[in-house]
Amino acid sequence: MRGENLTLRGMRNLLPDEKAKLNRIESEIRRLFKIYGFQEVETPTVEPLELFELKSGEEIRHRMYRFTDLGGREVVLRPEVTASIVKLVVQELRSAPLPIKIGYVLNVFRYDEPQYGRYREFKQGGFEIFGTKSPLADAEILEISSRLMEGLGIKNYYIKIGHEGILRAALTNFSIDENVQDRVLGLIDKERLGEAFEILSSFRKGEEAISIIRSLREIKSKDPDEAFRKAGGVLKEIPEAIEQLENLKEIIELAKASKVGEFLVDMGFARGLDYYTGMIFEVYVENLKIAVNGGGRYDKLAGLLGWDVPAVGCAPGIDRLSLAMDEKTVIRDDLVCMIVSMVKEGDIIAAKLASMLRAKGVPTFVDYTRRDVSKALSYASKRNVKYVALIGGRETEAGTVTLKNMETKSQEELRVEQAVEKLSPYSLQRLDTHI
RNA sequence: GCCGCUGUAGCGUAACCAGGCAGCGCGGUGGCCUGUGGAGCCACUUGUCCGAGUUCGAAUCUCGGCAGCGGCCCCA
Repeated sequence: MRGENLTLRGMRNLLPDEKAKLNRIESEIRRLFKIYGFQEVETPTVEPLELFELKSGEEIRHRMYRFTDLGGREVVLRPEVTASIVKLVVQELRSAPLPIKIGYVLNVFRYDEPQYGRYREFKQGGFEIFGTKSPLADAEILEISSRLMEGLGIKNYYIKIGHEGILRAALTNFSIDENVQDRVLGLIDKERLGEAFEILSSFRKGEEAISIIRSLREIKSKDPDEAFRKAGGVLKEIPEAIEQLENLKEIIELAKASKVGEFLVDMGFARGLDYYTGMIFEVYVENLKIAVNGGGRYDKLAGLLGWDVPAVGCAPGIDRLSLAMDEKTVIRDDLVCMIVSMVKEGDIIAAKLASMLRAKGVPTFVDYTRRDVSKALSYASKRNVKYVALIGGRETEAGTVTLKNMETKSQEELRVEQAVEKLSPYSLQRLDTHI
């Protein structure tokens, strides 16, 4: 048994540099939880199969990690988090004051073929707002998505936005029921228009529906006003669809007022999850062909689980944001001080100094090896240590330490208390107050 | 699920096309050099992804598997 096949396909070991970057993204998401009033929760990794059979969509359903547990239950590793969050809200938060704002940062599992930016286990953040149909909530989700990109230093992003309510209202107008809508919208999402239209054409008013869908699909614009003008023309005979169109227009106006970044309005846009009922969006970065964040409004999902409460939310992909992010924006958590005791008698001073520095919150590392000074310095250099405290025979007698600045290569002999004083500005607590 | 490219020490690579002793760099460990040579020197460390085939002989050619990367589909 050697190491080679012990990591499963699509799974990853996250090494220190990559993990630091992911942590940076997670803290940005958690910062937004606080700023926007979301409360973070955690749901089970393993869930009953039924939970995702409800409305997750065919695509996700057959890519689930699914098995029978020892108790004979059909279970899955969660392929997405929204259904679990809805279950949590419905089961546990019925008496909470509305709106309920819930956040999470959790791993999910999908048995896809691994490729660029796609793994079988990955991590999503999430923002979900329950209990309001107000377009202000939709706009807030877009605003958060925008602030997240900016907070991570990602500049060239745009938000592809559409509205399942418009498409559904149009289909409903031609007497096409909801199950068929799910299938047709799923096919449209996959660009399998032939199959979608074939299904529609078996309905009495199918040809009219196809013609409307065709026209809507052609409306794609970075100028929202233009998109609305065209869509208004296409849908003028269908008041219910116009109503949905107005909703999207209002959301975008509110989002613009909150300085949300560039939009690409796409009237034919549909998403693979069946539960969306209104505004839907995905966030893209120039030069990166995959979505880094996606979400939308799902007003009927909670109802299926027993509490009819509207909702809107989004799920940024932590790993994909990492791909879009500049390495330089990550602050490496380097060691501040390495203590090298060169003689046994120095160990007492080393232990004392280490303890005092750590009590101040200064990241400190004691070299246990009693190796050559030059080897110790070499190690310190590779670990990006800022200061090395050397304690040899001289220092032990004088009760001092030699503190060497690794960047400037200068050094000075200080009493232990002075050394602690000098390094205390590097305290982690202090750094936190600056962030 | 389908398609393409790739697989040589812990990592990065050479030799592969045109079959003939697997080499180099980095790292790691130990040692030497009187406490700062963040170095150097010496030694050690470790490999042709797995399996079959062709051949006197395979890292090299063929087939299959697995894996990595990427593409389709879909998404985060």
